[in-house]
Amino acid sequence: MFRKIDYNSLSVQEATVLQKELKEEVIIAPYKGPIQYIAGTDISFDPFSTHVFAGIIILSFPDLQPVAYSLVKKEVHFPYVPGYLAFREVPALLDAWDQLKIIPDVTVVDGHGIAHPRRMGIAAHFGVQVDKPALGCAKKKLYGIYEEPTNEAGNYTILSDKQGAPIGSVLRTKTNVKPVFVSPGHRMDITDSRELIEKCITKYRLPEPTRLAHNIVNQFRVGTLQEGYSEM
DNA sequence: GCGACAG
DNA sequence: ATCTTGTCGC
Repeated sequence: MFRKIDYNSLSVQEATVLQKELKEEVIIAPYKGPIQYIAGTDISFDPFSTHVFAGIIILSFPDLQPVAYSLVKKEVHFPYVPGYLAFREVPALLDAWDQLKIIPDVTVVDGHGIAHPRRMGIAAHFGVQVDKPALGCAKKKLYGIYEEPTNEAGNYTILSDKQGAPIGSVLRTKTNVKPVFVSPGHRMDITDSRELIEKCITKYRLPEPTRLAHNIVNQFRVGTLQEGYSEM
């Protein structure tokens, strides 16, 4: 196993070294076993504030009904640098994870998994830290080459790295709506991650875990929901 | 040098 | 990411 990371006062250079070390812990292989609970994570913050609001919501699967959530407010100093999102958001997500009484079988993280310059996007980083299956679902591309999938819901193309190796999928979740970028983070593969996201789409562009996580985190930020763990 | 650049 | 009205298109 790797050592526990001290996320305080890390430089971008040191973060790069950590990503290369953590990369060795990532497991990309077919997912095994049933799924009873699927989680969604999200972060909300004020661009001019120094803290972030993190949340994890747990949904039953495959019916996608919310059953519990965990909310945490945390001070953050690491700056937002494309490619290093995990160092800003994972610390707070790990605190939220520690409050959970129900451990999800899979977690959908807002951002990319291995579709990253060093194959260590936030979903891979988070997945390795909790050592549970995780995948990333992002609204924009960070890294990779792809062709636009056709306009019909359900169509997708493969996102590849500069050498042509597949690193994720560009999935059209709704007809005539911008696609989302899906990639495995840990303990699952490219096909698993795409198929799982497809099963989490109802009437919106974003999968329910991500959409609902975004909702509770925003309610937390404006004061409608309180910090801590709660079942629904 | 120029363009790209998760949240 | 967040702050916001109207507007275009299916």
